[in-house]
Amino acid sequence: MQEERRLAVLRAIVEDYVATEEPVGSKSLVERHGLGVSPATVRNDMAALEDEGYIAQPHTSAGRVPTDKGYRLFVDRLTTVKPMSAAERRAIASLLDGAVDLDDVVQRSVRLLSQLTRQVAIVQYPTLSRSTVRHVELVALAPNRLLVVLILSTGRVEQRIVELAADLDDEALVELRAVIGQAAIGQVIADAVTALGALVAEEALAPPATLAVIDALSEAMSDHRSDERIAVGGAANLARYGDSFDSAVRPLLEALEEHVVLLKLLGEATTGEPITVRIGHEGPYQELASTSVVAAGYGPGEEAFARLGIVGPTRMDYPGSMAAVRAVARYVSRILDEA
Amino acid sequence: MQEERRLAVLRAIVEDYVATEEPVGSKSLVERHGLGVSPATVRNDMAALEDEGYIAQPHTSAGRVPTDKGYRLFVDRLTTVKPMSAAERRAIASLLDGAVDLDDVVQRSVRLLSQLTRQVAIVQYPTLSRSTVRHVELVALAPNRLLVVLILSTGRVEQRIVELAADLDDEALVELRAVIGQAAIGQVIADAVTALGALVAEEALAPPATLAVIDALSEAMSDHRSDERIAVGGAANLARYGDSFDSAVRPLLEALEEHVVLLKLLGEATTGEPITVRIGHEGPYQELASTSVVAAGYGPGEEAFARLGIVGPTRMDYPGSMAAVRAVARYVSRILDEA
DNA sequence: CTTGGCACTCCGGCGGGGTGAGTGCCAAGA
DNA sequence: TCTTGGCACTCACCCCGCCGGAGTGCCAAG
Repeated sequence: MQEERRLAVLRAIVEDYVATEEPVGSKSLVERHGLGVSPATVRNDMAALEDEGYIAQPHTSAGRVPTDKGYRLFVDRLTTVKPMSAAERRAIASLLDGAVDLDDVVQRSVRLLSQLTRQVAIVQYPTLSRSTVRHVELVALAPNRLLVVLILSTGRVEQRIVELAADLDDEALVELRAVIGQAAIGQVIADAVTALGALVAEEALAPPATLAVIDALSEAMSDHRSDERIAVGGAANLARYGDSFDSAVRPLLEALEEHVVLLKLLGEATTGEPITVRIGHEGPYQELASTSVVAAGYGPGEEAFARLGIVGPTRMDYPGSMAAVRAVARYVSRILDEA
Repeated sequence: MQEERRLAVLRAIVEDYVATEEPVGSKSLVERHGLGVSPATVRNDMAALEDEGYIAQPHTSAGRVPTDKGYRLFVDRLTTVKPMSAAERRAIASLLDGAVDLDDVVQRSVRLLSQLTRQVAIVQYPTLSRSTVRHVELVALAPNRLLVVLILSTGRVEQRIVELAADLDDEALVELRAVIGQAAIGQVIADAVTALGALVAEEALAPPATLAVIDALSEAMSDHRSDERIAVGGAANLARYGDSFDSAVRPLLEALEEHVVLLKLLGEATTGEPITVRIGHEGPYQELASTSVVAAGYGPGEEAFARLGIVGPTRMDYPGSMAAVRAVARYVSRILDEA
């Protein structure tokens, strides 16, 4: 009974604080939200909530502000992720459907996410490791120079230029292409790498020229850079923070350059929880203690190949952000399904 | 005589202001720089400089600050772009030499530039329009599905997936590849597009399946998105601005999202001036009136295919920035030459 | 043309009183 | 036992006036 009202008070505090960015007091609370009790009652509840650590006051005789623990309770128990409106879904669909290739999908997703949430958006490129080799193309740029193009099931294309020790004639090129294709196409990345390695071991290939090609391919496949590729957008939204420049904007700006940090923030791709929220100090970086992350995995089928999400101040619109992240993750997954 | 000293005073003011970020007064000027005259003399010079519009005071009884016009004079007549130190050049060379492909070159250049200048760096991807077609590859993903890969002389690779109305057998595919290659390879983009158009007109190709392929190729070649691709880095340096958040950081953050704006800031690629400096209001956007741009063209050979540069507050280290921009532009050009 | 002297201006920091939002506590009412 | 109105209290914040200091412009002398 009282317990229930207390939660209502917490919710009201969170909502008001997010909206106004100012500590919220008992009086304005009862005015704004139609809780049918007096300020004094609310004050008692607030004292209790403060004892339990859900809210805090910046200084005596100021209103209350949610703590990280308070936000946590809010998202865990007081939030229902409301579905996007039909109009919003149409907008998402139409924007993403226009994409021409994987790069474009990722770019558009970032823009979309940052616009929907008015926060900084992060989208990880689909991970290489689980995708399969769709095609390998060898193009002779010169007799001793080869362009190696690797096409993956996710639509990603990697290319490398290889300098050969000796010239390679057309015939040899055709054969090389066939042998490599035989070994790699259709395989999961990891298997393809071992299969190519085996080719070299068997000496099924004429060594001098081809070793370099296999090397380049293997390197392209296991290139860690690819796993770590990330698109970031909406940094302009940082300008809206206004206050809390030092506590939030500065460290976040620095983090945005460090893609490794961003990847860690997004967390690991799991099929479990559909959506992850990390609030303030819960994250691994204490410089980012006043920011939160809302992220979700995406990928074709049921698997989560990669992650996307947003970063913002702990004082953010969690229900809205969660809805947006979930919606975009779903649509991107669908598009990857079709491709 | 006096004229000379006045310029020395202006230079000193610019240097001090850039270093301290504070209006500079006559006394501290003579202390810091060894001009052999008294503060009073300097004051007279400053009054003259102010009359001519090179410096201004934020309010009475404050020190002087350079105006845009003052900075302009400074870079035009008082600056010699000092060459980078040998160590710096080695660092640049070693960082850029490790690049594996065009994308990587651009990414590394951005990071390098932002680190060298501690400003926001911008690198435009080499423009499509002047490059030539090196190779066209058609890959059958399914009987009615084709992956079209376009490889350009700059090392850029564009790919499109094409859905065909009718199935295409291997033989037809080989022929199609040959015909297209014949028409396009070695041509400048623009010529290739018209040549492909001619193919369609001549009906030299079996229509139904192949029209879509030609379309996709033409589209990929004239894709404006490619011309507008840009890499941005060093946004974290914005955090150092500290003051002047509203006047400089906010609009710049917003501009960073608008790649079209950034392109316009970089200016057009010309072979003339090796390096361009645009100071404050000289630029096309009045929101960016308190920022300056230092840019240069780069590209293989003598031609400037694209541009790169940095954006920062008008109060920036112009000689240093110009040196860094010039050095990076040169090294990138050299690398593109080799590729 | 340069220089020292001098009066003037005005930003910025400091201290003090008033205001108001908000609180905690208490005693009375449901 | 919970709710409610009343009441005294506490600070953050704002406004104001006061100063010190840096910097200036002007002038007369060298």
